[in-house]
Amino acid sequence: MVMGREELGQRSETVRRANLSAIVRELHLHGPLSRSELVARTGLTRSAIRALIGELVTGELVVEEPALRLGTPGRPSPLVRLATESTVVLALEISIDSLAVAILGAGGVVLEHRRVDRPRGHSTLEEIAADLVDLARAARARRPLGETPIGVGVAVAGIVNRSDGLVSFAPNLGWVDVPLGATLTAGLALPVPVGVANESDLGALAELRRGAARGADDVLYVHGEVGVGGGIIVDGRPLSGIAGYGGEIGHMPINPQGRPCRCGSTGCWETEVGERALLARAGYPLDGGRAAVDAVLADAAAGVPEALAALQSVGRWLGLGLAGLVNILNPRRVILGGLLSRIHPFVADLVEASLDRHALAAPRRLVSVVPSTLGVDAPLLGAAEMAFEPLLADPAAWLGTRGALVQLESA
Amino acid sequence: MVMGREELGQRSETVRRANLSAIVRELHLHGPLSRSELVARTGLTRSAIRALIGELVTGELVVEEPALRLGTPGRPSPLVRLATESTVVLALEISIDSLAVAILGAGGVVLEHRRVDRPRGHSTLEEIAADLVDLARAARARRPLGETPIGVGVAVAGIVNRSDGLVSFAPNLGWVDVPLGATLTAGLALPVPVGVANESDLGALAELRRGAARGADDVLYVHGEVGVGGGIIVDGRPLSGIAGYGGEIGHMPINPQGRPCRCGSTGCWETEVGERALLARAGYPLDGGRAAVDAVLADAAAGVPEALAALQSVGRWLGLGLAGLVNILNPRRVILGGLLSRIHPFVADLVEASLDRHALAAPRRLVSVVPSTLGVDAPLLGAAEMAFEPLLADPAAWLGTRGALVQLESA
DNA sequence: ACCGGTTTGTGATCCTCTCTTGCAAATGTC
DNA sequence: GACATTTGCAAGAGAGGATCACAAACCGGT
Repeated sequence: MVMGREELGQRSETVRRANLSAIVRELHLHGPLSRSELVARTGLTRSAIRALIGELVTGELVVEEPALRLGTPGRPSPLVRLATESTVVLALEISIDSLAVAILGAGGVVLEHRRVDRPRGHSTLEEIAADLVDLARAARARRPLGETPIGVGVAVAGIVNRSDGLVSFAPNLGWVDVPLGATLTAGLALPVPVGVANESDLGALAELRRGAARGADDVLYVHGEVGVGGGIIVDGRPLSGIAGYGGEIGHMPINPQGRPCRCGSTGCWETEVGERALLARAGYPLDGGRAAVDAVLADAAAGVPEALAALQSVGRWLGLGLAGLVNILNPRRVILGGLLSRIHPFVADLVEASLDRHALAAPRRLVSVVPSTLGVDAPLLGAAEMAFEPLLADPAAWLGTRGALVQLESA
Repeated sequence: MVMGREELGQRSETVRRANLSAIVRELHLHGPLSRSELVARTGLTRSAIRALIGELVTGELVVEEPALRLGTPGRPSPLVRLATESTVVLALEISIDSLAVAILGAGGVVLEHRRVDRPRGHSTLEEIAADLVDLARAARARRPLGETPIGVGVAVAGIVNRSDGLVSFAPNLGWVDVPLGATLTAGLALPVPVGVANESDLGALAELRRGAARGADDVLYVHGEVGVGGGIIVDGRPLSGIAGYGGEIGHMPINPQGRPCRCGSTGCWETEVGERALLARAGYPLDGGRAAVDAVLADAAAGVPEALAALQSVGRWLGLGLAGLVNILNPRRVILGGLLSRIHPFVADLVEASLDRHALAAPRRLVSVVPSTLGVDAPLLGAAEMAFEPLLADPAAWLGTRGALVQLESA
């Protein structure tokens, strides 16, 4: 994600880039807009918008369509739309239970999507990478010949260094210091950068742009399966930390009397609110996987006391940990994803009560806890958003290259 | 702190403002620079720098001085310096044991400074505000007649809403929902905004700009006295949260079997690493204050077992909590301030060992824990930095007004 | 003391980009 | 069908930085 500190010296060209970026970003986030709506949203003049749109149109990033009839007086304003079909990204996901691939067009339109189950347990980098490359090839085969994505985003259930795509630790896969980014770059053989990031960080990004966190600037996304990860949005920007390792809220110590964690520590949050904690308390085998979780939830819906008690325990620990995070981050919204979104209906009241008790009054009043709206695909969609980011940040850099690509194709 | 999202539409004027801001900010952070150094740092051309400096000089924000002899070949470049003596801010601090006032000139030069002891315990808003107003008046009396600060910053040991300066909760003072900002604005009767923020948040800002966190973009500042507060810097920007309540790390739950906290919750971090925890374990009265803390540290230096054991306990809990925060935030540096900087020599090894055990390997490798270099004055200096921020963000806005002020004075 | 090399300030001119302004085009309403 | 409203369009103005040629100030060596 190219979101570094802006260079100090600004030139007039900077203004043009920033304005192009603003237009493309608005179209990406809000869908097609009329020229006049763009004028209103950006604050630019009609003339400026006209010139900028013109440039984007000749650069084939954007198309203009006849205005739709609105029934309002005045001359109708043509609709500006991103060239969804010709500007695409490739998104990949390595989750605990599945692998997924998607191709999305500008504006966030899903053009291809496939998710395949994966047996739990350890896998080698080579196996996973080969499967992902196959999935990507198959997805691309269903698209027009010669289509090349402008970027690739990969979500992985593990701790990732964003700068080099090295997976430092992924207990679900049994990975330590595995060069996922480099391997996928070689395997995909695409002439574009491959960005790798943590699934929770990307889930947060997706929920921010397309899901339950829309419109909020300060967000905490909590993704729970066996492990618990977090994606933190501060002031509209992802908190990645110094190397992209930020957001590992599953490993904040919360119970010194607790169980050992896969990370080597003891009493981490995920040992109390992760899948294994739920299954253990409900009397199911720890490695029961999704089937066992489904059973617990079904039991709870049917009123089985053990299942309800297990959910209540998870709910209490969930609320306790969220209280701490709310105190630390003062977010507007907390989004529960993965397993946590499924148990949310059962534990919502407990969580709220726990926040009342354990969070400071001031930040507590301002926060709301809601389940994910994107569900299992949140990290995959976030990977796509990450891949779009360079385009959104500086569309001007793409105006030249696309012409070159078109020339190459026609030659 | 005016650091919101930039407006979408950019104009050419924006460029000029940004460039003026870059120059003033560089001068504020790095001290006087030659024109040619400014050219190198900003990437602007000599001509652009010349024009911008010229504008700042006529606006009396900056002065040019003859170049210093460097012994290097080439024409010497005149030194550009902020008009320290004529561009000042007023900084105030309400700490648990003291009140403080300072007047700082642009560039961070301390022109006036006074700290007075304050008896611990509850005080009314009126008492504190009156004392601060008196301190400010006395400090201003020692400055040239007619000098008016361009801003006022207030650091307070409590949870503050930044937008209105309402102190939501300050257990040290016995305050709940106290309108500190409005009262000080009225009491000081200055025609400039009064910004109020949490002392830890401001301590972090000061350490970032002038202290141990210099050069780091991701920082956690932990300020411990009776309470424990935190200031978080993400990507070079303070994490304030939706209303400025962020950073309350003292109230993250860490020990469900722990003691009740002043906030109403139980087992908060500050109940294990705050002053009372240290005193209780060392066998000193809980309300012994600074004298008792001094005694514990003296005992420890002399090898008294109880004191050493107390410090070790605090060190272990400190390391445990820091491990969680390192996992969440992935900072480059952790700065220990207040009481924690004093105990750091005694617990450094324990803290490092605790991080090794409880923090994830990847973020743990990248972080270093160091004591504050600004000491007790960090929050006060941070308040000054906050008051300078509008000037740094948009110096152009001051170029007009200063002329007006000068006219007023000469009339 | 002088001369060349180097670095920097200065001023004129050009280029880029947005804003302003006047006008034409397209729609709805009376 | 006249009128108001909204929008697109085109030309000119204004702002601001980049470029370039030249002068000024310093160093070092002869």
